[in-house]
Amino acid sequence: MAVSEGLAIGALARRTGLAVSAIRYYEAQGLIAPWRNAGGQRRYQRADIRRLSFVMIAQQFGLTLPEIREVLSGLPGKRTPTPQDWKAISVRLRTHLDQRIDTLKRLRDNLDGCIGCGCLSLPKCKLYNPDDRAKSHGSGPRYLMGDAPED
Amino acid sequence: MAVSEGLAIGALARRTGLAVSAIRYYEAQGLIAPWRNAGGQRRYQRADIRRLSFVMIAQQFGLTLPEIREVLSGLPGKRTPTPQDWKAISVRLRTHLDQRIDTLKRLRDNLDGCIGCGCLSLPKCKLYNPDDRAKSHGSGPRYLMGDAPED
DNA sequence: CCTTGACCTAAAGTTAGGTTTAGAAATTAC
DNA sequence: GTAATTTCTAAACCTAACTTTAGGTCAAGG
Repeated sequence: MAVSEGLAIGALARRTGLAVSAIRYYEAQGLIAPWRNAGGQRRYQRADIRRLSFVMIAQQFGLTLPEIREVLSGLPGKRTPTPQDWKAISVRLRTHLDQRIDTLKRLRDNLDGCIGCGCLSLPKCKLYNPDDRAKSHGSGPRYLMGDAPED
Repeated sequence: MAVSEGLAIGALARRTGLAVSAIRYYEAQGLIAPWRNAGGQRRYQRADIRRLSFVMIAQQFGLTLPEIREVLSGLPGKRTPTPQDWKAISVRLRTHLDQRIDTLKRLRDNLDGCIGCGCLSLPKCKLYNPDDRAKSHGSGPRYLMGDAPED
């Protein structure tokens, strides 16, 4: 097997620790774009190991796959990404992470404020601030606190 | 309508901002336990407004429903929870939150270390530490980094 | 009394992020 | 040259956290 033929999906899976099915799924989500060999099988560049590694790291940071795709769009399309390229998107990732940490800290501060006041069900409690409501995990609409009457 | 008859599910929904279907779902998950009136309809205590509010707040903090049920088990079963009771479980919630913040901070530090070194795909990179891999959102096994060869 | 709105249950649908399965074709190993 | 691996596609299945739907019952107002 010649060096320049690229990696088969199984090899990429072994190199990244991902399941083969996950790699195919990521392709369907637009996170990675292999080419096909004569027999129709997927072939990957060595740089794709790094790419998928980045995906895994970004997931730990809580980014969704669409968000990761967005961040990855900062990479050069044609040429193999350089360390500089990776550094640039790592910085973008750090921005996401910083925001997440700030949000959680703000929630913590609000909680601290509420521990003493026992206002848990009052609309005025900062914990009900819709801005803080993470459109977190799970689907479907999450209803926000309406204008509840007294109590 | 007499004061002591309790709240109907629609009233509770309006007071909390939750959907009626969500409240029923929480009951199925053991997060709240209404009684039934003569006609078989659910009736809630006023303290349940606070209880559901707590559920919503805990969700913002990233707790799963089973985790929230666990935290809520710290509340007295029979008597109406006092501000002290709420304070106690708020402290438990804060512990969860602190852990999450610490984990994210640790990830951020690792990222900072990696931005410079460009090691993104190296097994030695701290970002691959399995301990840091949040068993995050989404189901099914997440394969961890195996012992990948060089590169 | 009767209509309208709120409520009931059970089951199916939804989204994210994948995995599993089934049957067929390509590769690799011997 | 054949057997054993891999890979292929498409579709179904999985979990969490809900919503929607369907068909029927309860409660409140006039």
